[in-house]
Amino acid sequence: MAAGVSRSTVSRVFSRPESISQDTIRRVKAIAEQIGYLPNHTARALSTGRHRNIAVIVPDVANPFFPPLIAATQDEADRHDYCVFLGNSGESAEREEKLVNRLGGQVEGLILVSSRMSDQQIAALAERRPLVLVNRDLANIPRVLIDSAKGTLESVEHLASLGHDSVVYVNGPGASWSNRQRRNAVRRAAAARKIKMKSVACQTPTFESGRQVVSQISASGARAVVAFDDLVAQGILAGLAENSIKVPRDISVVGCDDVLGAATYPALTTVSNCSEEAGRVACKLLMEMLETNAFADVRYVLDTHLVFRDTTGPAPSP
Amino acid sequence: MAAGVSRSTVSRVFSRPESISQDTIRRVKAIAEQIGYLPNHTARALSTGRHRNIAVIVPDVANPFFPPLIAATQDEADRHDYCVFLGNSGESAEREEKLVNRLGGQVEGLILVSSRMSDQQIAALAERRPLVLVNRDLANIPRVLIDSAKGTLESVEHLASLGHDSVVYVNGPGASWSNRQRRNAVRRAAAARKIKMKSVACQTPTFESGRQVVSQISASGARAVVAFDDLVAQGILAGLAENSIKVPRDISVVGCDDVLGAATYPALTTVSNCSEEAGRVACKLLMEMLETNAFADVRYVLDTHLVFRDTTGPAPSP
DNA sequence: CTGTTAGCGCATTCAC
DNA sequence: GTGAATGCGCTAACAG
Repeated sequence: MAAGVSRSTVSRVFSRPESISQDTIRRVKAIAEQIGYLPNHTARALSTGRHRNIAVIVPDVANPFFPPLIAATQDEADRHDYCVFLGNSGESAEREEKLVNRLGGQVEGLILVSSRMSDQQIAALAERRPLVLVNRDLANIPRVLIDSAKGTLESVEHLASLGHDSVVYVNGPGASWSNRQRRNAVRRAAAARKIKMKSVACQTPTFESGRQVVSQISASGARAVVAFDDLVAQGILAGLAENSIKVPRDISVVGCDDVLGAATYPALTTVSNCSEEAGRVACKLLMEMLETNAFADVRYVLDTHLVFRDTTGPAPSP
Repeated sequence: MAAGVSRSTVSRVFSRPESISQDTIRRVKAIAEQIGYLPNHTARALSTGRHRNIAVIVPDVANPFFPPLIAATQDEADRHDYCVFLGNSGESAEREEKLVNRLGGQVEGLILVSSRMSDQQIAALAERRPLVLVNRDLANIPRVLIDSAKGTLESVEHLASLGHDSVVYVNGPGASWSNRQRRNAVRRAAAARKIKMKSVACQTPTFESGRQVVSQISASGARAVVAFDDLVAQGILAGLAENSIKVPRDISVVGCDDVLGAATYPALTTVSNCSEEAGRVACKLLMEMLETNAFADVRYVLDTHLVFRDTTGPAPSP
């Protein structure tokens, strides 16, 4: 062409330079630079079937649990020269499926974080293309799990050792694996320590939901509450403050995910998170799958622990 | 083909159904469903040159200012059946440019949020493809600006009215338009109220940077500080607390962006933000550009105001 | 090492 | 309204 070479040579210069003489490479690259030639990504993808794109789908970008995870997958993908689509399902399985379909055609693999889709939907998806799950435990699909059970267990034991004889668990989304895991952990720990456990619902894991659930908590007469996550816990703290209920004097509160740092008042006792590491590991797994074409059944578990701060205290005398 | 029709007919059914008889449409769609046929996005993009993808590039996904903005652009893009790539530049102009290049080939437009690239780089980019800027004021390029100047002005006036006669501004990133805007606002307001103004540097807008800048603040003898953003302010609060300096008794602190709500202690006085609206507007502008092929020179300004909370108080007597 | 040929899956002329 | 032919820009298999 312009450089006195054929298309294929140009193509090879940009895709498999090792099979081309140094001299031609230089010549072609020089001309390319000069006329501003850039390989067309779309045409290449059509021809090879490889896009070097992945998609990360989360329930709510604005939930502080996810951004570090997203940033970590981004970094990791970048390192492998992959681009990443972001999908925000808004906690809806329906929107999540729509996103997966829309995105499916232009990605080589997907990372589903805290997916709200059904096991069947996910399994079907995994048949079609490389898939890594975060915080969703499905056999035969590579998954990264943040084991908040351990930290949650510790929090109940901590409360028990402070003299509490009952605890309320404030649920997160019903379809959430993390929520089931945490609720079960509370249940088990409560049973082991022979303390009572109640559980109240709370639609979406937000500050506002937490604030609104306070009336139910007060009504239950509970003196210790374990919240689905920090956002809910923060809302609960606010609601409690509005009702002049002092924490931890009148009631103890534990969150989960440690996304707020020590920024609440009182500083929230919570369960550590490792969303960043989860994102990195998930992306690494996916990259490996794409490079080796192997579909290993990995189940990668990340541990958590209780972070002591100032919202838990001795059970008030009755 | 399978439905007893040609490729072209199938193609038309999915792209320009108005030129096809109702009957064939039904037949083709039925068969398509049955054999799980889906138009290949890549081939279509190659043929038409349209991807229905956009890219949003931010300096730091994990900075709580951006997620609501990202979510809003997502929503808006979704509504128009566009997919969105997310780019995380890590506050680096170099990485940002790399992302733009990598992404450039598969998107129809870009949204650059708080871009760290030079005016020249951005202008060159805007020549090549539809581009919308957020928090960057470049003539002839559609842009959405959050006018934190107004709120920042109010915060200095608020401090002055509390009797403060000097203020320290803690800078954000040097390349940041928002930082220049805020610093200038502080300077102007300080001059107008005839109070002294100093300014200290702070590499990246993070909690840690804020904590570390406290020694400089103390050394300056200041009794009022306006921080680049809430994260920095939060770090400052932490650093102050470590040094047993009471807020607002000994020193007043104002943040910017209101990303922490009332979650700090004491609750942070700050400047309201509208990142969500900014994201939505930016995406709408971009969608309009893509649909009409017109490159209007819009300069959309969103206003801010001071949010009074508990970190500002009367100037201590000397 | 490099040129030639064919085809990725679709949209788009142009006929019918 | 519908079918046949051509090209989007690139990679892959096959020659030389």
